[in-house]
Amino acid sequence: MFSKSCEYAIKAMIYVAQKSKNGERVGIKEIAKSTSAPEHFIAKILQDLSRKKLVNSYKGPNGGFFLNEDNLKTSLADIVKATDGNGIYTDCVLGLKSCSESTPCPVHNEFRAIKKNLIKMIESNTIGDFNKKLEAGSSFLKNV
Amino acid sequence: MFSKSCEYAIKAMIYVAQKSKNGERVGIKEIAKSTSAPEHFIAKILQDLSRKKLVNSYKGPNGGFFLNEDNLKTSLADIVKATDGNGIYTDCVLGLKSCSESTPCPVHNEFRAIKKNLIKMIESNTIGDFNKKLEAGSSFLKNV
DNA sequence: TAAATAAAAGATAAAAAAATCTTTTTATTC
DNA sequence: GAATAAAAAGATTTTTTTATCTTTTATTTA
Repeated sequence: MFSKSCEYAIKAMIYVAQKSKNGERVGIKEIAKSTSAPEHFIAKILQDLSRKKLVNSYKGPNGGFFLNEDNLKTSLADIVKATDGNGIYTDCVLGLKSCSESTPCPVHNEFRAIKKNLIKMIESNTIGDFNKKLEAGSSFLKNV
Repeated sequence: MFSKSCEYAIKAMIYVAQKSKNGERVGIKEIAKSTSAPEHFIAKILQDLSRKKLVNSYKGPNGGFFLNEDNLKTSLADIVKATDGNGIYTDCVLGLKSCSESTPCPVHNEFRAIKKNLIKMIESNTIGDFNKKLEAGSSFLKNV
């Protein structure tokens, strides 16, 4: 459904959210370990998200990544767009250039509702929401 | 959403369906051109679908690919499984090994309905259905 | 049965995605 | 201000996906 980069980005954002209580920051090594992501790969992803202002970071000792109040309002859609681009909004499922509402590809109508619901869902769920669920113990980020 | 291979496979199946009237067959060159797919690449994909009995083919002059009555009942899900594997059924959206109904990942619950609807849709729509819509002129396979 | 046709199969190459390694910059603390 | 810590940046490698090229095998027709 999403690229590896996107999966890692979502997991990292959620993990950083968890560790961003009372001004704390979390280093890339810990993020990598806790999300089962290759260190340098997840570093690149976070640097990119940082440039795009979805996460914050400080360099140097006691530095690290953290989310501020605003970052917690980041939706899944924001992360998907930042990592995988806008394809989910713009691209035909079969990759046809001229597919549209007026000249739909054979599967267009069947996918309309699916895509609409998917987009609605990723737009309406934020990192803050997921963070709360983790804190409440109703979901888990563990990988094995 | 799907791999390029899968997109090509779906387009090719639909195109071959169109050309499978009264015992006719269609060659790989024509399929490639009509689906804007690289000839050898789509050839490989069709060979694979042929091995898996989703399409039929004859070699030699006047040979080519065609769909029989049974092939027309192939669902989108069959094609997705043949080309991209079972990931859509089995894999966690975040790629977490231990994600399940009892230990859901943070996004699991939000994606449950989306995935369920997607699976239901690809299982209930067949190549024959899409073929009929094309014939009725209510959808288009053209890629400009 | 020879020539032609067409798919099948195998090998190779190119491009993209994912992962890793190295160096640089910045900041902190002693 | 030297040593250290940590992210940023750049370069490289590996893997996977996508695409191409070449050879083989099967079939038909003349």
